[in-house]
Amino acid sequence: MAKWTIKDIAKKAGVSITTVSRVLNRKEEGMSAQTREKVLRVIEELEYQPNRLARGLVTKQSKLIGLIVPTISNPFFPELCRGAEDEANKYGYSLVICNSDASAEKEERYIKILKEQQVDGIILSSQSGLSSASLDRHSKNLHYVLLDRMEREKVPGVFLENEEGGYLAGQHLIQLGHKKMACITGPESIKNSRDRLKGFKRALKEVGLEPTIIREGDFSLESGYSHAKEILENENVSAIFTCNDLMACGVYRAAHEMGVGIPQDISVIGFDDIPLISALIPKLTTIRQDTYMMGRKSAELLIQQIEHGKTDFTIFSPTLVVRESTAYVKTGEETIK
Amino acid sequence: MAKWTIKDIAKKAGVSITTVSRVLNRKEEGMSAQTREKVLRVIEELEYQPNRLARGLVTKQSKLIGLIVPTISNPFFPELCRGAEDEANKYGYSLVICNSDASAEKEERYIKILKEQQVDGIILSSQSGLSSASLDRHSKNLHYVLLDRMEREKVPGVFLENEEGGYLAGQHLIQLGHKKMACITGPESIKNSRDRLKGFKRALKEVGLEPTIIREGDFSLESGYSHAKEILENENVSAIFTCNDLMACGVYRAAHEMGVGIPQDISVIGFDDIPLISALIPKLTTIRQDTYMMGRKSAELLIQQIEHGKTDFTIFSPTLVVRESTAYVKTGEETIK
DNA sequence: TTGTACGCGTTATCAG
DNA sequence: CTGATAACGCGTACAA
Repeated sequence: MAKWTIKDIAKKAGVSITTVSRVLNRKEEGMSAQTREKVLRVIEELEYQPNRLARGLVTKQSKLIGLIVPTISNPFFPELCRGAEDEANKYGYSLVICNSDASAEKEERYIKILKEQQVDGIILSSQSGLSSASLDRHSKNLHYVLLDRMEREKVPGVFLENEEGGYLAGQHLIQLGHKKMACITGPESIKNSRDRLKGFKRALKEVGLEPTIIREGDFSLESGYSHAKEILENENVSAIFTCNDLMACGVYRAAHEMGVGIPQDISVIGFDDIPLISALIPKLTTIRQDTYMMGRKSAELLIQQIEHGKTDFTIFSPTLVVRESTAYVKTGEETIK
Repeated sequence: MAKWTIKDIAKKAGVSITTVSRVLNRKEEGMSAQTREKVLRVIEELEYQPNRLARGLVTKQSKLIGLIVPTISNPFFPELCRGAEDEANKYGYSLVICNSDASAEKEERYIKILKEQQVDGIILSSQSGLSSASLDRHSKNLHYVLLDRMEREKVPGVFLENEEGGYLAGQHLIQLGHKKMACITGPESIKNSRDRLKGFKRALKEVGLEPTIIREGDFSLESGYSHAKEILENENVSAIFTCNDLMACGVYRAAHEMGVGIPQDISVIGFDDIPLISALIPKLTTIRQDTYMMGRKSAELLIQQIEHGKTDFTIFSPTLVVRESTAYVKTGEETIK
């Protein structure tokens, strides 16, 4: 029951600690099967577990990976975590998850703590370019990958073709005949949301439409709600593209309160395809990213980097998932009036 | 930029490592301010960070806390994580978050890994009584608290008065005049859901009503959906109590598909008050638990236990939050017929 | 095939 | 007030 050390095992098995260590680490190498068995039995019996701190001290590997996310409350990120965790576990790593509350300062603090904790690498889903830059400063002795948030080009990490996603959204609405559309973006400071908007605009421009109403949100449900309310009151649009699903939820709420029907009166299209939107009525049409797989991939890339020094990046493509919240634009009274 | 050790600092500052260590650990104790300054300057200059593995090896403290949750995908748990993390950070601990997928086997595996990782303690939100029992076996050398899931009495941890919650739900529906109600529970194996049902039944019994339709769900949106569908098709009830919000979402979907209006045709009441239900239309009436605070409290209790050996437990009380999904039962045609 | 002895970076004990 | 030095638990050359 107490905590046994390798010494205890050695003594009890009547061998040296070296031998025990060998049994522990090297799979099948030179040693009599007999000795091996003996040691194994003692280990089993005492429920011995090696101390990773001590092991890490000599091997320089903590088998810990840090994962920093901006807002664990957005269901997008738990999926990312799940993926990263599953993959990390496969390779014997554990995940230290940190929630930065989208604060650059907190990010910096976490990076520092994680380094102290001797993590073998960090997966950073950064809100601010700031701390990814600071990661960079330390990159000589720290492996890291960026996840989902890329502020600069050519950095190791996992990203999404955000512009393509925006483009898909625009294209879809256009095909449904919409002419006057609004977009509720994420923070201007985040490249992801800039790109989504850019793609959206490009789709419109291709058919000679000017991008219309644009409002800057902050990826929160509340910001989607308030912007939608304002838009529905003051502007004459037949569709709204929100740069994430959470804001689309806000649009739903606003529309409901104002008696505006989705999709009869207004089409709504989101971005992310977070699990919970299956609860929305009508079902939300959205731009899907494979969040879980992106999480996995980020861990895979990081571990590749840790174990084989390969720095690489992967770009995922979003897909359009058509459900019930978008429809052909109304002809007749509304538009003619 | 390289990784400096305490030795490097000592050499560069022209003192012994002992002195450096003193500066690092003991706040203001005996040493000339001059020496102190000198060391501090070098530390600053080299951006030296102590190695927690080495430190942990001698102090027997990793400053790591393990947190095991069953399903990070249920928005209930990220909130719990946030709370636990914030509190842990306050005391200089980091959180290793593990997602057990509600599998007892995975829980066991994680406990083992966490112990190897030398965590100072574990917060377990267990799905199965199994692994909490196994934690118990190791409790001599492992601090732990249970969170949200209590299978036995008198264990350190943070819990909710689940029965009271169920009672509140029942009482609320009764006050609205409902007579025939259904309950979609969580897994029978989980005490939480048994208690919620028990409380619900008690409320009904108090006014001479028999508990009516009961279906065993599994806390997932899908199970809420399918049970609701079946209930709405075959049973004549005016209200449904689901033992968590996720399942209530499923009920919403089922109701919508079948053209059943909430709350005009059927009242729905959930449990948890997860953040995202503000996206539901109409707003969900539910039994609220202060998830974030429960997370915080669990970390606080664990740290108390680690640092002062106090084992304790805290019980939170749920509250009824009336919103829009419950209404007075229809009189007239329906009930008279 | 097995064991001895050293080092990993840090704290703690005990002299000076 | 400061500095050797012995742990902590483990992996690994090197020796036997």
